[in-house]
Amino acid sequence: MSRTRHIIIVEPSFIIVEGLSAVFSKFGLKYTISKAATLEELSSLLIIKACDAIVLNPLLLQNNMKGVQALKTRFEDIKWIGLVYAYHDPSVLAMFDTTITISDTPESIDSKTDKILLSEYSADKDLPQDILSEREVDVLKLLASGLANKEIADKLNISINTVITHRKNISQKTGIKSVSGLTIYAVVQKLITLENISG
Amino acid sequence: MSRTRHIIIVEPSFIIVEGLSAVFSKFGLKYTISKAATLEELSSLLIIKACDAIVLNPLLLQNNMKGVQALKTRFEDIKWIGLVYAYHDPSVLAMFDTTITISDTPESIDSKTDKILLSEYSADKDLPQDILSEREVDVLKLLASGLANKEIADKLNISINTVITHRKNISQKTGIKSVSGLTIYAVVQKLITLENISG
DNA sequence: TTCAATTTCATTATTTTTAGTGATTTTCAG
DNA sequence: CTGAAAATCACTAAAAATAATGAAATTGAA
Repeated sequence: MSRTRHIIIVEPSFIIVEGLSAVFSKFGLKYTISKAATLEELSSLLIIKACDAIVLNPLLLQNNMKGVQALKTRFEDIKWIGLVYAYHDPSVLAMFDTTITISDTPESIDSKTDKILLSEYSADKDLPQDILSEREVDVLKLLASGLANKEIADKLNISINTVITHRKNISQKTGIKSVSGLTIYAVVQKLITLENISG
Repeated sequence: MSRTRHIIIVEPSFIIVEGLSAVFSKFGLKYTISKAATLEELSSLLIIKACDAIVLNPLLLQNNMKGVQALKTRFEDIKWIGLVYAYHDPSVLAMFDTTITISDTPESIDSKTDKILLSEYSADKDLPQDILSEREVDVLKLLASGLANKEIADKLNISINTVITHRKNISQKTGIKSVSGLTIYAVVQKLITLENISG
């Protein structure tokens, strides 16, 4: 088990900061996050607390390449991750150890971060064996989304009989017969997103 | 004190979704959020739950302008908010009631959202705010736990007709008709925990 | 006490779902 | 190529759920 990594996110957009923060939070104690909106704030943060990596919007480099170079020299162990959501000159991106984009999945962000932090790559790839076939998952998703058999059939362009057959197989494989049970199953298996109400 | 507004965020980027979600969460009970990554998911969500506004990345419109127009017609009271972080053709942006960008502050996002939600009559329809009665909650809990109407009736020592009546009222109050939608509602409202579900 | 909401139950007609049994076509790894 | 799994569709009978109305008894706050 590797230690917790401390990461500083430097990005002016509140949305991006919170979103990226949420991404790292998904991985439990693996990461702790600090936030900064400007390079000045970053400098202040670095004085009071060490960190393993800095996620930085390259836009912030525009007028202060020198200052950043100084920081890089001073904290040579810190990894720099570019956070791109627009075009950036390759020469600018070259200064980063890796880049992540806003379209990256949490897993890909975690994996990229892992890689540059040289931490041991999680070997346990015991991915949950998908009991259900692809088509069965299609049906289950729509079912858990509130559609009736007929609607599912229309959406998937198959006959209602086929939908019923799939549902029979789904129930048999999962051992769950009720719609509510299957809905929860879909949520737990992350087949559908149930993210409501902050709590 | 106005009622809670339900907003659906439709955006493929996990980061953006989480970030924007965090923005709305800042305002406590003012907003509740659902998330969708694609237009398909949006359609499914709209079936099981009403909403006040949809925040949508215009990029998702590229290949499905028609589908969105259909949704707009079908749910004419829903406000559409463009979520822009790149250039978009003005003709595309024209279909939105307002737009927000990732550089907006939480306050500005709240203010923009407020503005369009208050525009025109926001004649309270029978959206989610009606609270369920005690007995209705009893029924909902058992329903979301996988029991059929008959089983619920037995468990509560009432006739199946009464259960059906309760369910009609529940659906009317929540605006949710499908069992899966009600199940998710029950989970979100913390009426049941995931362990309660049986087959 | 009064009135509204809640809880209870019923009937009828329709629609949807489930159960059981088969069967044909596709797909894909060995 | 072959066989197994997957995906497709059909038919029937029974069970369950929904829709539309109506209404009596209970409860609780004004």
